[in-house]
Parts: sequence; C-alpha cells; structure tokens
Amino acid sequence: MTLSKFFGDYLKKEPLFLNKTVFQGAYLPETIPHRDEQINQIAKILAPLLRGDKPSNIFIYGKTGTGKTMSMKYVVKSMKDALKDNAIKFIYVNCKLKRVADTEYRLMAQLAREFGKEIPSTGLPTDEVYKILFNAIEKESKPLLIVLDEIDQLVRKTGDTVLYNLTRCNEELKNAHITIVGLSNDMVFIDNIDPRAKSSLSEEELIFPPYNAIQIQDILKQRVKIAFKKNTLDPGTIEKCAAYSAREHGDARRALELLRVAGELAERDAKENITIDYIDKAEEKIERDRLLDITSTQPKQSQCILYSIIALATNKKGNIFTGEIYEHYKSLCKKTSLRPLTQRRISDVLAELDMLGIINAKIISKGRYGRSREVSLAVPNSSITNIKKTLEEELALT
DNA sequence: GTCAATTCACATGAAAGAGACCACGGTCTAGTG
DNA sequence: CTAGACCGTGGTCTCTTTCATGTGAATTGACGA
Repeated sequence: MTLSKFFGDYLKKEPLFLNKTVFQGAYLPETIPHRDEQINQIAKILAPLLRGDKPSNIFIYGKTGTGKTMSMKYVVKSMKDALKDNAIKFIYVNCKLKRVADTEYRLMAQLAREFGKEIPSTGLPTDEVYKILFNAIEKESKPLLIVLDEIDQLVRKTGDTVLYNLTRCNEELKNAHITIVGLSNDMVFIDNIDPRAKSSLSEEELIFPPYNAIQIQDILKQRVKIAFKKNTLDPGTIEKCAAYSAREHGDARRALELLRVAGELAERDAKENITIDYIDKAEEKIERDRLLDITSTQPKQSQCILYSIIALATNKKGNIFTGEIYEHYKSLCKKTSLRPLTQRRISDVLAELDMLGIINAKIISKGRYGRSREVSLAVPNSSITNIKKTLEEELALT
C-alpha cells in the first residue's frame, strides 16, 4: 500500500470522534452531574460578592477528579453571567504548575500579571512584587476572588507565609477585598498550617466526596453523547471504564482519559466502534506513557539511581535496601563520570521516586541491623526493558 | 525467662552553599548632530 | 548628547551538602525465679 493511498483511505474513513474537546481539562459541560449540593453551597457562600460584600474564604477538599475545579469554574462562570459588567475580578491559579505558581514569588507574580503587570520571572525581591500587586488591586478597586487550585502543593513547598500574607493583605486594602478559595487534595495539610492563616482560610469548609461507579457512568454518558458518533461504543465499555476509575478513588478525570485514549487507539486501528478490550489497551498505554514520560524527564541523578534499582531488582530476588542502591549507584557514577551524591540526597530521591509511583519504598526496621527503606519496582515487568532502554540512552550507557 | 538498655543503619530536619538565571542602576563607549 | 554595551549588586530558584537529631526492633546483658 502506498503512502498516498493510506492517506486517501484515512481521509475517506469517518472519524470516531465528533468532538474531542469534551475530553480536555478546560471543557466545561452545561451541567455537572452529582455535584448540585456542593455547587449550591459554594454559590450561597459567594453570593455576597455580587453586592460587593466580602464573603467568607472557602477551603475545598476532595481527591483528584472529584470535580472541585470544574464546579468552581461553573460557579464563577455563572456569577460572571449574572453580573454582566465586570464588577468582580476573578482569578484562577493552579499552584501545582511548575514554573508558574509553585512558589510564593511566582504566585504573586502570576497574580500581578492578571492585572496586566509585567513581572520578570526572577530578579525582583518578593516584597516588591507584593507592592506591585497590592497597588494593582487597590487601583482596580473591585472585589477580587482568587481560586488557588492544588493549594496544598504550594504550602508544602513554600510554607504558610503565602497564605498569611495574602489574607493579611485584606486588612490593608481600602477600596477592595480579596476572597480566597483554596482547593486541595490533601485534607491533613490544613491542620499543619499557621493557625491564623488556617482560621482565615477555612472559614467555610467543603468536602467533595469521590464519585461512585454509577455516578462516573453518568458523567461519561453525558460526554460521550457529544464526543462520539452514535453507537460507537460497545455496550459495557462505559461500565468498565467507570469501574476502573471507581476502583481507584472515583477519579472522573481518569475515566475520561481512559475513554479518550481507547477511542484514539480504536481509531488508529480503523475500527468502527470501541470494544471493551480497547479499555484495557488504553489503560496499559496510559500507564506505559506515564512511566516513560516520568523516567525520561527526571534529572540525570534520579535516572541513574533508578537505573541502579532496576539493575539490582533484575539481578537479585528479594528486597533491596538503601545501602545496596547507594553502593551500586556509586559504581555506576564512576562509569558515567557523574559526580556521586551523598547518601542523604539519595534518601530523598528514593522518596521522590516512591511518590511518583515508579518504585515502592517502605521504611522498615531490621532491628539490630538498622533501619532502611525496602525498595521494589512498581513497574509491570513488560515495561521494565523499555524503561531500561530509555534510561541507557539518557545516561549514554552502552 | 523477663525487661530495660544498647545498637545499627539508616530516616528525617534544618540550615546553608553553589550555580543558574535575572533586574536594576551606574558607568563606559561609540555613534550622532 | 544619547543609546546601547557592560559591569556589580542583589534577588529567586533548584539541587545539593553538612551537621544534627530521630527511630524501631533485634540483640544484649543484668536480674530474679
């Protein structure tokens, strides 16, 4: 088959997707199923804003994919619609985004940019940015609603002074006020912050429970209607998709991604519809891509450590401990002319790899024989060789 | 046999340093009229 | 005279080192039955 014929066939073939945008994170559906109660609560709390009064700050907790962001955006959009004149300034910031808002400075800079100020990515003192932001807010003299998504990430990295400063800002503003809505995945984090910031931030608290399988099905059905042609999905696919995600922790985002990838795979195979086994294939592909992506974007040192773990795990049965990894890593460094890091650092890197889900690390005490991390690979056997290969390329090993 | 003390091999925390990046202000240089 | 090049200073940010302190159970050893 010639290439031109292939492309010709490709064009002739009808795509499975009618509208792919419904799978994107920014997509905001008409209605948000199973979140009426939460949305109403948020709306009630924030309603005073419409009259220019200062509502309570809100702290919203819920695991990933429970619709926090979406519900919040929905409320904001509705408020905007009701208002018509831009009497309120809304700002949405995702604190997890690397190099955007994951430090105090960057958050302030990002907020100031929303007011049209040019803030360099570095070089300015933080309190200078504070002043710029403060003046900008004062000059706009509008109520300000800031939604801080993944606020736990920010606080974990930079401490709670950010929140404290932001809330304290309110006391000094004359012509405006700031309302903060914090979205968090982590419930315990709120207990570890400065009590003053805490009481100020969590004047109102909301919890988004995980979706159950039935609810995820509803969400999927709603999107599928728009996304695919009729009868593209075999019976049972939605159910399976929902079941997979509900098994985790009711992550709707994951369910949608699963469905999208399944669709893409089926389309690539020139299939007329999406069968159940494409869900499995999609799950596999997502996981494989995720692992490969993580491993190839890690810093050299982490890669080197991961390579050591893989080498040890394939050579030797049983569990691996920090000390062994460090020894192997040091010898590997000699080969690659990498400057070996201290064991202290290795300890942290192992914890990071654990967080990323590439390895399982458990701290165990071997009694008289010390205390250590017990490490094993969290990667399916089928992917190990693949990962190993990419690591060898990255590290320029033979 | 029992029980507290000891001990190992790290984990975990805090603080501080190195090096990259950048803004700002002042000084120097070269081009212009 | 002025625009741009070129410093020095001071700031953030990431990754790392240094120093200090914490930790949980196997082992040890004293003790009494």
